[in-house]
Amino acid sequence: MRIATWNVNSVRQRADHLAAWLTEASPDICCLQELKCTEETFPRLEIEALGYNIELLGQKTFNGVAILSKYRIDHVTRGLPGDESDEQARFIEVEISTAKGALRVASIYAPNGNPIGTEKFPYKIGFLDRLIARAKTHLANEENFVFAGDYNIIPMPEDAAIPSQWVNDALFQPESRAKWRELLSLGLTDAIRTTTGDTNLYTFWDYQAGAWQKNNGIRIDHLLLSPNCADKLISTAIDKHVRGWEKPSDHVPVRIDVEL
DNA sequence: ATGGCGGTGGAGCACCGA
Repeated sequence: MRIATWNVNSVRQRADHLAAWLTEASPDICCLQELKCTEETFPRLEIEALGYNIELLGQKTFNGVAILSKYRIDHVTRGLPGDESDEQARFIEVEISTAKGALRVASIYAPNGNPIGTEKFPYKIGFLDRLIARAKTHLANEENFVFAGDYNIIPMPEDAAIPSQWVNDALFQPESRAKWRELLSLGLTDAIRTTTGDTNLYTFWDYQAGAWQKNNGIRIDHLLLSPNCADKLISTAIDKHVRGWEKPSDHVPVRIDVEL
């Protein structure tokens, strides 16, 4: 089974890219972030025509997450539990049935958190705490799960081309990175890091200042695997070439193959 | 780099992202 995540930065602007990439990579499950649209304006027909079932949590203008699945979707959780006042569309989780049992997949768009010193940063940390709580629940239930998405965390200095550029940024704050380590300490596996020793692996390049041309990127889109899923991991890939397409998203797809 | 680009809403330019 192939599972992917991609922050598309407006699914309507990126509908053609999405269709082209789904056709070439053919993921069984694809998590999308930053839809920047509601259910009503989501390009549902084009994606359904490629053989996908779709569940999404939309929002006008900002955020928005979706999961596309070639498998039937048995159950959906919209919104990350733990804060009734959170109205931002940043989390959706589905349950599907595979030949080897049930699998949960979440599409996550963690808050950016900038600028530090505003309410945005504690919102980011609070969101990550709620994500940790959900992972704990799933682990206690011995669920197979994949938490995929834009975490807005640069885990380590080697995950940035120029780490010094990020020291005052929410993505690279010690508190943000500590939440990442907390997720790993629960027993989750960073799919990319566990399958390669390469360090110049990035998933985001800013639109500004020629970041793409200089390969000045950061790795912030991640797939975290439960222990039972990590045991079945076969391979991983970052589809970097998509960043070179005409009018691209600033993020590229990341994908894994698991024996499920 | 104090935000250089790109998307949204809505018809200016403010707000957001990372």
